[in-house]
Amino acid sequence: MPVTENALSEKIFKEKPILKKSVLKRSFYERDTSLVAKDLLGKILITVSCDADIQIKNEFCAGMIVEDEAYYGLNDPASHACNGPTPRSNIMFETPGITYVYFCYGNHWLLNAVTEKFGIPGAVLIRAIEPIYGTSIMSYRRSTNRLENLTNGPGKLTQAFGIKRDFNGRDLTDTESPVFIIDGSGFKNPYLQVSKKEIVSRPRIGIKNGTDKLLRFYIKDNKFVSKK
DNA sequence: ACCACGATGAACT
DNA sequence: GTTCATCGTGGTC
Repeated sequence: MPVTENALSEKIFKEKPILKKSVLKRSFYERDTSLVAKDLLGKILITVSCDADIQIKNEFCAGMIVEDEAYYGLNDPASHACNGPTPRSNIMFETPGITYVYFCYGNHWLLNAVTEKFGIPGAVLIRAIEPIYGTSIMSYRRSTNRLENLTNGPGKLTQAFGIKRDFNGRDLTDTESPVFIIDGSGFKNPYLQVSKKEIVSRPRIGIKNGTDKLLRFYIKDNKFVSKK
């Protein structure tokens, strides 16, 4: 199934009222982190580039979230908040619905959505996305034309979507934000309707501790999931 | 001040 | 399957 750079895309960018109606509200994020993680599958992430360089200013990228992981606080040994707040993990205790973007392995920026009530740490790591719009920009940023290789990993998708340090602490519930998430159902995109999301739950990956619980979620059989 | 390591990805064999 | 580049963070001294 080819990517749908189609009428949906035009609506996303030109019909601001629809955008504002479709954007996920703060109450969506102010819940148990695993519930938020499961409900984020099938939702649409949108970024607006603010790259200082080159010709990709004010360009949109959009894609469907197909894989993510839940991270909690004190009782979660894999969480950055497991020892309480630090300069880095402070933001996990903050207002739900904002981003937590951090630098990993010396190369990569990873995108999280902050969850739970203010003061309770929690975040959902966005691990994989299925591109919907902006693939030429994604290809440019990723230095590859292979569609399946653009956004099938947490570090890959941030590179493709232009998410870096300055995307930390941004409001995902604001359509004027450089990054926000909408419920795509309002766009009546047949392609998205086809993906009746069957959610698979597995242990989180890439961590040593905290693999006992099933906190990784992905859409069954979606080819953009980072690893089966 | 020091240092081990990581919510990864790419390039290998 | 393997190795390794890369550097911010946080724990320890």
